[in-house]
Amino acid sequence: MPRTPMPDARDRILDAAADLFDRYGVHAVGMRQIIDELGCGKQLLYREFAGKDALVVAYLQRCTEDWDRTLAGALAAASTPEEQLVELIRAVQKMTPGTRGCSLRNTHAEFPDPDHPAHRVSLEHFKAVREQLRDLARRTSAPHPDRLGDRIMLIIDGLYANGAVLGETGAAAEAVDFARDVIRAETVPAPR
Amino acid sequence: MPRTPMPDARDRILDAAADLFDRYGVHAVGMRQIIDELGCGKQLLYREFAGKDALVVAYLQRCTEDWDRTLAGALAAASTPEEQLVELIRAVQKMTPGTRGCSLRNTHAEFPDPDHPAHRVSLEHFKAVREQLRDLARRTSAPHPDRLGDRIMLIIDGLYANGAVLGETGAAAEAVDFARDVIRAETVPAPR
DNA sequence: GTCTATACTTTGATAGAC
DNA sequence: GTCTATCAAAGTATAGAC
Repeated sequence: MPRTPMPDARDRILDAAADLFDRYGVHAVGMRQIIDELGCGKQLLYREFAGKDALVVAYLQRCTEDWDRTLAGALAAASTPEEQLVELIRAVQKMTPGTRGCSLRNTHAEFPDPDHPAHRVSLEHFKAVREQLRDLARRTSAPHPDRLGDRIMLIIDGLYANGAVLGETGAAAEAVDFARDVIRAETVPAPR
Repeated sequence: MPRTPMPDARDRILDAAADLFDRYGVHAVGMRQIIDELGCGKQLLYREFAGKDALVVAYLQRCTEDWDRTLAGALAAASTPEEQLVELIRAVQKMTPGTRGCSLRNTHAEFPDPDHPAHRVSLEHFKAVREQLRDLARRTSAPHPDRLGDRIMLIIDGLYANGAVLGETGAAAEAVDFARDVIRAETVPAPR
């Protein structure tokens, strides 16, 4: 084994950890497993992360960044806020099948203790998402944008759960049409 | 004092196990913990259940029975299928805050191996729920009942997830109104 | 000095024996 | 119920390769 200088050790560790956490859950994955997957030494991991809790928190932060990228992608994929909401649903729908659902939601459920940092980080994420969706809904012509934002959030939460369990042939199949109908019903048609 | 045969031993064990599994998750709870909670001997547990897997399967079956009772309660609480769907949403909404979400969904995520009995039992449950909701939707005047059933399922899945994380002040707050609007939009108004 | 690899400690898991 | 066997977890320490 040649000695590899690794400036990106942290990222490589997080790559391996995230993959295993996503597939099996945090509690089901041991540090040993992550190290074996990496092919690196134990010391390196414990030098980058104080312990498993720190690793989990970093994993969750990475997940929130992934979400922010998904949101940004949806914003870039359409020009009107109505279509941007639809694009967001489409993006979530595309990535749920074959997964265990939302990583943040699953990890939140794995750490029910409200004092645990993993619980707090994921909770803050979901509060932030709710605000993001309400903000986006406020840019539509909806007379009750908060209501629209909340309804979209409910669809997204349902999409993660349903798509993971039942796959692309489940109830999640037509979530995009569902969201479109909801947005149409909640917004004022543009004058022409 | 004659030793009572305790015919309800199985139920008492399941009571204790279900409470702990619901609060902390299956992987996070040890057999020892369940035994301590029961205050009874270990051999009793292992006489009723072959091992933890068997206990988890029984727990999931109990959860599906709980769901069937919830559904039956909703059917009994209203006279039209449209209102019965709304009652179902209301029932789910009432029980999600303060929990870790849907027990079946959470346990499903804890056992990603498709060959594991816990995975199979929960998967069958969700397939059955989809059919139950479609069946109920077929009794409404909806021209596309399968679509209505699937949309209701998406709302229910979202409700479990969102209500557990954000509580009764989250996006789940007005799920009942949401469902009512969806049902109204999907059904043909009754002639009068 | 930086990395890998292994040995070790403590703790807690399932499960069986008595 | 207690006691024990077996195993794996988190984390620490250390030995050795470059």
